[in-house]
Amino acid sequence: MREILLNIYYRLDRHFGPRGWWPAETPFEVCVGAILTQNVAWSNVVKAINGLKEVDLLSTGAIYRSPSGTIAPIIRPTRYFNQKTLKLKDFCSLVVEQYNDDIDLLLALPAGQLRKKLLGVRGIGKETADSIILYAAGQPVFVVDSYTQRIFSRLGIVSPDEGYDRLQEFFTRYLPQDVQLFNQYHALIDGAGNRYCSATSPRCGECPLAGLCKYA
DNA sequence: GCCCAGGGGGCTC
DNA sequence: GAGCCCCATGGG
Repeated sequence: MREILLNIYYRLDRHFGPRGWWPAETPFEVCVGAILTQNVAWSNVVKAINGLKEVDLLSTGAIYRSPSGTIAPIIRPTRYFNQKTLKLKDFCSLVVEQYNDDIDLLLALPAGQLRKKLLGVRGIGKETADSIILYAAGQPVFVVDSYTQRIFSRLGIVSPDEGYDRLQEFFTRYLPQDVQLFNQYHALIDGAGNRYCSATSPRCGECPLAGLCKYA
């Protein structure tokens, strides 16, 4: 199975090249992006993050102190902006109140402890927590998303109704625990999911995995 | 005008 | 623990 998963990785890697994830200037910006990208296209997140930068609100302290009425209009392009405003403020509260406003202290926790802390924040679920651990903290956890589920079930490798935890265990069991590998693999899955393996109108003819895929 | 995109929480049973 | 609703913009 390890060879199969690495074969898929190499096919995608040759096709897409280095994806350079996560596109962010700081670990905190990764965290903000991970929350704002929930159920929305990344292009909308860019607008919101740029908007926060323009008014100098892209910091834990600033978001912590700013009223929701200031934040919400700026992140409006990311949809669910009222809920996401609360999510950002709750995350920043954790950093400010429990880690002396030093996000590096939080991100330095061992992955298991960090995950529990993050999952305790309203609005941070498994995928968002694992994205933060991998892309902001630089610790090797495999990030699962809906594309992972769709692509690998269409490949016939996992069951279509496999849950998050079981999918994560699967990749963790068979792949080397390597931050760079996990980083690029998730980014490649996203690329394939976005461009070729959509739910409603897949473009299997152009997909680099078509030769391996029962669905194609 | 219609469809849907890198989720998560809360509720019900 | 599965199923369902809520949230509520922008681009194709």
